[in-house]
Amino acid sequence: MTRGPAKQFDPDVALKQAMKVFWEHGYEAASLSELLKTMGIGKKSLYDTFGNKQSLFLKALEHYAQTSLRDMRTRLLAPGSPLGHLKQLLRDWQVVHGQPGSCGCMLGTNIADFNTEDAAIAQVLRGYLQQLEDLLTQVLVRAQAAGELSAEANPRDLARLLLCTTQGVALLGRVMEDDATLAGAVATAITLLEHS
Amino acid sequence: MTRGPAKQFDPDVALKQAMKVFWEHGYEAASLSELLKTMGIGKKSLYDTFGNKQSLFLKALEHYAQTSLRDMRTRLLAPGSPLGHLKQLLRDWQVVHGQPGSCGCMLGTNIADFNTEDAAIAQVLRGYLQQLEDLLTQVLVRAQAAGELSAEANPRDLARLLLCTTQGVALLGRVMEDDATLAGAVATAITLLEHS
DNA sequence: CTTAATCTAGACCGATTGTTCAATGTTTTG
DNA sequence: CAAAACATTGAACAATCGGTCTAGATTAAG
Repeated sequence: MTRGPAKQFDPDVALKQAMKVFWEHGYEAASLSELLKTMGIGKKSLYDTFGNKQSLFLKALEHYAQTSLRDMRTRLLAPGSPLGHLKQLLRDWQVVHGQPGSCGCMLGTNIADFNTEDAAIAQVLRGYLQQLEDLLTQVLVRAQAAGELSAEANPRDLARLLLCTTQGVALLGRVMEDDATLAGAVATAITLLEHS
Repeated sequence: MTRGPAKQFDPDVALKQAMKVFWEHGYEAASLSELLKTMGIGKKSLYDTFGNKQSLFLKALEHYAQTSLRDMRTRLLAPGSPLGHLKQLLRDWQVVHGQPGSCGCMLGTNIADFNTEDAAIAQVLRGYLQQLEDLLTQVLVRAQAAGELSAEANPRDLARLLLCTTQGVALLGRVMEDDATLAGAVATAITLLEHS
């Protein structure tokens, strides 16, 4: 059926490497040369396999978002206390993004590049953020049903606050050198959650 | 003393125009050609007056940060209810960054470009964010002294939460098309403040 | 073995990046 | 007026950008 030699590289591995570069530098600042160096492939291979830079970015973004969302979904919707899962996720989020060399959230990092310029990519980013908001809402609804949250609380709006806060935490983690700011913010958010 | 003709442009006006471009596109994506077009001056004039692109950016960033901080300080430390001022600022912040075409906060927008690459600029960004955190802390201390905040509340950590949340709101405002997410987040933050 | 298909490496493309510089003009001082 | 000191314009710089294409190597099918 197919003739000729097989690829000398694993496209999935190369895509993950590309994701790292886009994650660290953002779309615009991620140059072809650095992508190629990190992915360990030649230019022709990249264009034959992934199209062009933008479609490579979209594939990398999709991989990042779906992996992240799946992991979060698994953790947050696991058996046990919904609020407990959420609190642990927030704590871990702070630890990860408080480390030196943290790259933030790939969604947030790339928002700046695509507000007006490329509507298609903005649409994709928006979709993933929406899924994250929905997931957080779902967990808070469960927590409310379990009596861990007061009946007056608004799960949807609370989720929106958490969405904005976590994005802010990830963003500031890129530039803050000590993690006191992030730690304080997340600790306070958790405390407020416990009293809602 | 000085000989020769005066500048045919106002450096302050040109700087404000440059600030707009950096604000909208971020440092990397702001090209010289667009800067020149928006500023309405020639290349030589830019380099003679502002040095190079990076020092122009630093001047624009300084102008943005000091103007913003001064305005916020004026509003938040005005006579009257500290908590009331803060709540109004949050509401206005949401309205501004929820509008279509919003550029977010210039500090947050440019964080992605300078985490590892240019330590000097990261330092400047960090400094301004710290000043903002300090200002928010100061207001919350006043609110606590005025009995508008419970004695158990931690003004510093509460300010850190607000810092992260507002940065997240400004960031998401760049990509969200309806303002329901931002409005919900800010409304919830205000409600939580009232019960702290 | 021949042949067709697919791979990789790297030269090459025009466009654009940030930056510099020479040429020219303009205004103010002596 | 003459000349020094400023300004402006626009050409040209090397480097890099994303993207294309040719040349040669390698492999599988017939």
